[in-house]
Amino acid sequence: MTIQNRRERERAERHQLIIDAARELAEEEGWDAVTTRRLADKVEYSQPVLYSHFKGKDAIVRAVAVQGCGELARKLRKARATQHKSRLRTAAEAYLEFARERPALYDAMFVREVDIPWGTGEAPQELRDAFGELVAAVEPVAGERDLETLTEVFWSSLHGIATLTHGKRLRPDHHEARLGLVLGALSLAKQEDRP
Amino acid sequence: MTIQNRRERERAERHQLIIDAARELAEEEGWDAVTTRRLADKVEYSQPVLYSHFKGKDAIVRAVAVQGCGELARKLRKARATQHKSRLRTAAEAYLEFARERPALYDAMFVREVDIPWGTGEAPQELRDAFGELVAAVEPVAGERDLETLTEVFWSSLHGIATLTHGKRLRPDHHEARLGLVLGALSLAKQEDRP
DNA sequence: GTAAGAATCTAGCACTGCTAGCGACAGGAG
DNA sequence: CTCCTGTCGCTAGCAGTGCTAGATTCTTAC
Repeated sequence: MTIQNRRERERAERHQLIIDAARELAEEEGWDAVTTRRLADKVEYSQPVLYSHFKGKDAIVRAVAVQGCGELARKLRKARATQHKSRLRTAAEAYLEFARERPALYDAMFVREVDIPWGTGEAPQELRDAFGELVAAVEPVAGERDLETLTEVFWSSLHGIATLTHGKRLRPDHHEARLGLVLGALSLAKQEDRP
Repeated sequence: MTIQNRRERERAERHQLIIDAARELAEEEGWDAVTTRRLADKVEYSQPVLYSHFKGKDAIVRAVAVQGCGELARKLRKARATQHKSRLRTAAEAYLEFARERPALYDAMFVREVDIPWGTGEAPQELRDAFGELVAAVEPVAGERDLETLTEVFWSSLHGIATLTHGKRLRPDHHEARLGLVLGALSLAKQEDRP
């Protein structure tokens, strides 16, 4: 009983160890550097051990992505708690900061093909939490527009800015100007009308 | 002289043949299926021939991406010529249709890391053309907002919608509703105020 | 016809994700 | 304490990747 418990606990710890190692490696050198061999090296086990925890490399990336969603949700919640500006701006800045500071994590979550059941399905709780935070940010400006749809639009705009910026496809300055235009447009021109 | 010309012409044809083959392979089976061996097979040459035309696989993808930009620019220009609705909506629908119908091409252009000098530098003409078409679409609704920055915001929104939709991260229906919200928001609420 | 040169291919390297099958070790039974 | 048994992790290997050195074939010019 106890001995069985200890084993399961150790297994769970190693499971998390693998996820953390994959994430660190990705953040330090990009996902291309995350090979099963290097990952096995980092956790000081042989490659087959990885496959006793995850079905394949994709599953490891998926686990990293899900945990990343949880982290994003926490960051957005914290930002909302200590907000100074409008809810919408607070969330937008926190979201974009997350994407800028953790590009590899963001990549796994929202760019790479990681067949997580997002829309229906159901999506993992971490993702629902993150989306819920965005909904809360959009709610004050929604007016009579559909809240969930407007949140998807808000999210899409942020995602577009985040990925195009990261790919160096937008002018590096003008970041603040773009953000201002997005917020102004989505706010029904009620706020941010003039600088 | 003539014989030299013939050789150069044949070389150029083969150059284009490789690009077309890569693009076809990608559109049929995704970029993962585009390996140097399969590509060489498809053009009926051996792998080293590829490397006599391109520095590496990345350069081939880059070439496909640049030509894709030209195609997008043409599609947007044609849409503008035969427009029925507002310029903004016309361009948005054409852009999103392009992304939906040619996902692999879109991927190479705007998602994959393909160090093309986008912002400064200068970017290839095809890309400038495409961006120019977006500018033309945004111009009627810009008002006193900075045209280029607003176009970047417009592009980001479309790009966000395109990629999140393709990754199945948005609700499959509601597409039209999202588009309406984006256009309404960017149009300063002058148009599309009410359905 | 033959030599010079360019164009192309064969074969191989170091790497990838993944797995079959062996060996060592731990736990329980006598 | 010894032996058996089953789990666990490892070594070694497969088929595939991008890329390239060197041999080979083919074309051209004399």
